[in-house]
Amino acid sequence: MRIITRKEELVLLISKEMDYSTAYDDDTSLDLNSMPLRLFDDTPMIKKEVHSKILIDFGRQLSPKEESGALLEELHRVSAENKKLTEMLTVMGENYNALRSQLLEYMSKNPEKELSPIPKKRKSESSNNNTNSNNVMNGAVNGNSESSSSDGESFKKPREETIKAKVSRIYVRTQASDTTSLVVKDGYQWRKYGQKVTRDNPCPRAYFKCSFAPSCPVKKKVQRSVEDQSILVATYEGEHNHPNPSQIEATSGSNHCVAIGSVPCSTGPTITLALTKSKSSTADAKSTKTRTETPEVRKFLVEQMASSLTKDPDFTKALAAAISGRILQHNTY
DNA sequence: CGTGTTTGACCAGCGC
DNA sequence: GCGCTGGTCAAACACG
Repeated sequence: MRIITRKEELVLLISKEMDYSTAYDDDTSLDLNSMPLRLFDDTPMIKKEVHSKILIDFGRQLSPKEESGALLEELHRVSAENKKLTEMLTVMGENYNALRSQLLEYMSKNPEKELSPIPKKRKSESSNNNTNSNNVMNGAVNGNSESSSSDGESFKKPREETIKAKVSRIYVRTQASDTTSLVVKDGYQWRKYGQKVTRDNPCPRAYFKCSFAPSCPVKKKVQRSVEDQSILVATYEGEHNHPNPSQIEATSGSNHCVAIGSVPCSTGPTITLALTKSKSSTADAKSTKTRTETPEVRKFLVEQMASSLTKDPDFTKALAAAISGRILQHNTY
């Protein structure tokens, strides 16, 4: 039995990490579109830990035996964690599938019912309600769900705008205690221009216009659900003629379309974040001006980019070539 | 003082 | 035509 060299250990560790990445992506087939709550805190930490371990170990001189022992231990630990996480993700995936099938079953049984009943008196609205029934609760934004189903709208000039205006509805769960705020933080800037108590719902409905661009025609209505007042129902009308303000800052260079609960995001998958979480739900309307780009969002974006890189075969090859080059170079000394 | 929110008044569509 | 309802306007107000 020969002693594994320091560099070989490093290659093993890195390849193990690659395995981890692919296991993370392949074994679970989790759809980002439908899994709004990413685990920000769990998985990246382990990667970080491994990286830091490598860096720290490089910093000091160890005897070969000591080194290989420590690295083997590390290797075992990482593979154990890898296994554990894979199992967790499998379980989560199963739970998710179960929930989704339950939801679909419910929707098929109650095609007429909605979480938040829409007044059926108005012709233009009532005829379109059913197309919204596949919207998902709890902030799982169906960003451009209605884009194909010429969802009508009860604007003043019915027919022309009925075809043009895109309407999408999202459901956002807020803190149960916070039943007064009608703020849905989606990264855009909104100006409230009216509030009205409607007939079917004792909770007032708030009317917002997009104030980021003066010419932006998008309007938003926010009202609490009758059945569950911790759920905000936000209805978006129209399309933004400008990018998401938070998206400009957050995703320059990324080809992932990270729309934080925004309405139309036609170029790719919509990744949805929990819009109101913990204390943030108490933020007033002014807080929508200060971008919803939290450290978690930044971290998530970095993870996405890192994941894209590790999945890129060219990048992997280049990395392998660089490492083997370094090893060969080192061995010639 | 500028900006955003609140709130009562007004308007238009719809059903009877 | 009338009343009800949802949507919008704009003056008043609050806040930094």
